[in-house]
Amino acid sequence: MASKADKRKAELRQTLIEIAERRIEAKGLSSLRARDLAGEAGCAVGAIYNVFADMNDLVMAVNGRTFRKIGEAVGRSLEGTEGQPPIDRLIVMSNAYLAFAAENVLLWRALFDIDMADDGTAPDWYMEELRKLFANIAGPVSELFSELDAKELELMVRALFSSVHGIVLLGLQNRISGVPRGNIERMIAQVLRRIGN
Amino acid sequence: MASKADKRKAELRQTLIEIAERRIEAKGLSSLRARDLAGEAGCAVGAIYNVFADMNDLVMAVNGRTFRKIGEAVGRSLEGTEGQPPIDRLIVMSNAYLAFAAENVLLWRALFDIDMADDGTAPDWYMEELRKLFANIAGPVSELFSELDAKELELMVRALFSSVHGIVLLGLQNRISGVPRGNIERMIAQVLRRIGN
DNA sequence: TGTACATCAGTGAACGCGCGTTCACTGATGTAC
DNA sequence: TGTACATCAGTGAACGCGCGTTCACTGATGTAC
Repeated sequence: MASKADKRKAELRQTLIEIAERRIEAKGLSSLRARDLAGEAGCAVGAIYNVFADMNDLVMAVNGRTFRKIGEAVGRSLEGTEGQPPIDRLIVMSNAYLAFAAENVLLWRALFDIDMADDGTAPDWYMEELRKLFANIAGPVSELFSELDAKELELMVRALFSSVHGIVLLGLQNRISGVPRGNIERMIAQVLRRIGN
Repeated sequence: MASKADKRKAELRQTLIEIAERRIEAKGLSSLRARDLAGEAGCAVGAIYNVFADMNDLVMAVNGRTFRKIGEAVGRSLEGTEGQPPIDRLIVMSNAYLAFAAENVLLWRALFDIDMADDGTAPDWYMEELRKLFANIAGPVSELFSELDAKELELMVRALFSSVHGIVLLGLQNRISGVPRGNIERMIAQVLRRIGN
């Protein structure tokens, strides 16, 4: 193994991901350019293709990272809430999700913009991260709705995630129903509290 | 007024909107091409620019139409439900929204794809149609939550719309949480029923 | 340790092409007198 | 009704340019002997 070369290669890969991440968050996915990226990384455009199959591949790497960060943020938000009622824990998680989305709007949007674009199945890491996220939610939800069977519980998990996602999505959108962040939190709480009785 | 010319112009405008609509629904917004459009309409590419400022303008016209259709479909779904409990009426409306989205996925997505694109304020018709849609929801919601004041009621209306939108959005997405349509309906009902007690 | 050779990261100019938009021109329709 | 003129919808070839991707080449790093 060419260890020195390999190391450089891995470093470049990492650098490119980080720069792309910063640029996406600053200007949005649609403004990401191979040339800009290479310029900032101090390498040639062609070098990108030594490390990634194409730009899409690079964006997927950024998205994977973002997804992981969301999972971590949501997981972290639950620390120290073990004793609390499940509904409160759901609200805490939702607010962590909102917080991440609000503080990284463009990065968060890139997550969905790319998936829209290529039609096919989601990559493995995507499904895996989603599974983890749902697993986090499943705990409190099953406590809350002990009367539901596994199948219905799964639907409920998805339904709740989708609802919160929808509130965050439209809440953070300036045009359709853009709303101050405090109001978004209140909407989430309103809905979840009612659902959890 | 050059009545004959004006009529032709108006006709072309209408034709183009209809063809664009069909093409968007068939292939998605991102596959819409000025040349294809002109080809199918039997006019020159340049003619498009006689009738619309640019392609974006044309797509906005299609979106306006779509938005109106959604409003109509939702409104129509309420016919004959006057006596029913408010929660049932909310579910009926939500299912009408789901039905439209499911039967016109790409058209429905175009609604949001374009808005993402241009950053600025939404056009007037957009806000107006949204207002109408919310007004439809506001009726049952205020019956259901008579204890809330106007401000909180408005938030609740938005929250409920956003939740249903989120469930439909992720439900219709093949990758993230694509789910058979019956399940989407069940998720909506599950959530709304719980909220409405 | 030294020499010859192989590999492959890295280069960046050039390719290619998709596609919205323009613009000089034509001809039909309408108006003035 | 007829003639001259103006308007403007309609034409489509050509422009322009943005931008991802390629590819022939270079040179550093590593391996074989």
